Amino acid sequence: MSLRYALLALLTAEPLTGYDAAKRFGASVGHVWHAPDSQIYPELRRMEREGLIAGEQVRWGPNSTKTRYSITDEGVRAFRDWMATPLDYAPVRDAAHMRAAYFEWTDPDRARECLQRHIEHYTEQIARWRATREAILDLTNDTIATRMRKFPAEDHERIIAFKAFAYDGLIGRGEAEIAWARQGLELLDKLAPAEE
Amino acid sequence: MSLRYALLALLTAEPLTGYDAAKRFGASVGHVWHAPDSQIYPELRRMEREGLIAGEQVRWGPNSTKTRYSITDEGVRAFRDWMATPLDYAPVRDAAHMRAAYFEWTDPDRARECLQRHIEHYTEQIARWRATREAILDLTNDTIATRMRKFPAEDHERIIAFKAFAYDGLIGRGEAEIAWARQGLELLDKLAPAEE
DNA sequence: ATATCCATGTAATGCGTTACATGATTTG
DNA sequence: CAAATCATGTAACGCATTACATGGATAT
Repeated sequence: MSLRYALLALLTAEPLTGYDAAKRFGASVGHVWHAPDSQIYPELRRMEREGLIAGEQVRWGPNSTKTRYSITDEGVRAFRDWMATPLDYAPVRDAAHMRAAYFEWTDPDRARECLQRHIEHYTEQIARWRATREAILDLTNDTIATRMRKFPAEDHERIIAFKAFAYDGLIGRGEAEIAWARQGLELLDKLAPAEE
Repeated sequence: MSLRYALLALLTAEPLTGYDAAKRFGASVGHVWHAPDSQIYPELRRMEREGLIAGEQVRWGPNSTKTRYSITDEGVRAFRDWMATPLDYAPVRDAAHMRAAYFEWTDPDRARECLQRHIEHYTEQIARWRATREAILDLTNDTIATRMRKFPAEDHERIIAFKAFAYDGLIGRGEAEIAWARQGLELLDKLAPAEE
């Protein structure tokens, strides 16, 4: 259900075609709510059917058109309603921690490898999150730049601060994951010192 | 697919009926990989069909039986194989951070409430994780106590250390979430000081 | 002209959630 | 004997993943 609200969030900045939405997604709200293109197109059509967004055909080349979706008043209302509704938390499903709990079932080197990959994974993610965070703060991110044009100057600070805050959370969590994995590497060294 | 390995992990400690597995689940591996009972029963049957576990009928009361599942050698092999396979990381899907990124679409009090609930949620989770962690360390947790009986004494330290380590990760992450939410509350105060 | 975007999907499958459903056994 | 627990599900639905599929437009 959240994909829908992620798309509404995106469309509060500007009207987009399915293709643009799918592309923008990856560089903005997709960082917190991933979805593949093949999920985005049908969801947009469903949202149109339900009146949350309106599609209009716009020319694309000489013989073709594409559909541009704009959020409707009803869509804005739905989005605000969702924003005001308490979240329910998805139950934990975390393969990395599950595996760590059973490291006795593999050899220490595999366990180390697993933790090293964990560190790499989050290091990469953090780099991406930091880059996006910076692009938001200096307005080189397209989505946020367009959004700013639509909202009065006195709102800009808050809008940007909230986006940066969200990325701070992702980064902080990523750092916690890395710290944990390092602790795990130490534990493995303590339990079975690397042989030479 | 991980539910399967979560169940195998559980059954490496001892044979269990579906009912017991479902109950044990919540107090152990379910902390890292949640699943409702209605998913566990059919998965156990599938795993039996595929030879990873073996079900035997055991008497239950005068007129009835129940099925007790034990892990097979093939099941142990499958579990070890999984343990040695690199994980792939599930894409982020995080409604709380998504919402925080769009706090300008609700009023500050709703935003505060959202963050406060975030703090409460993780505070509760952390309490649960800490309690389980303690129960593992002092062997009052049933699953771990039984597991210990099955493994030689020299393995006990590692086995327990890995379980505690996994919970440390959950706790650390939870603490990061709480720290983030507190930062958010401060941000909201800074942007729109509480009126009196 | 050819490669690369841009545009838009479908189909199959699997995983997960929710709600419902039932009966036997043990415990107090 | 009533309540709680043990035991085992089914059915419907929706969300997500993966792979496949196609054709027009634009840039070099």
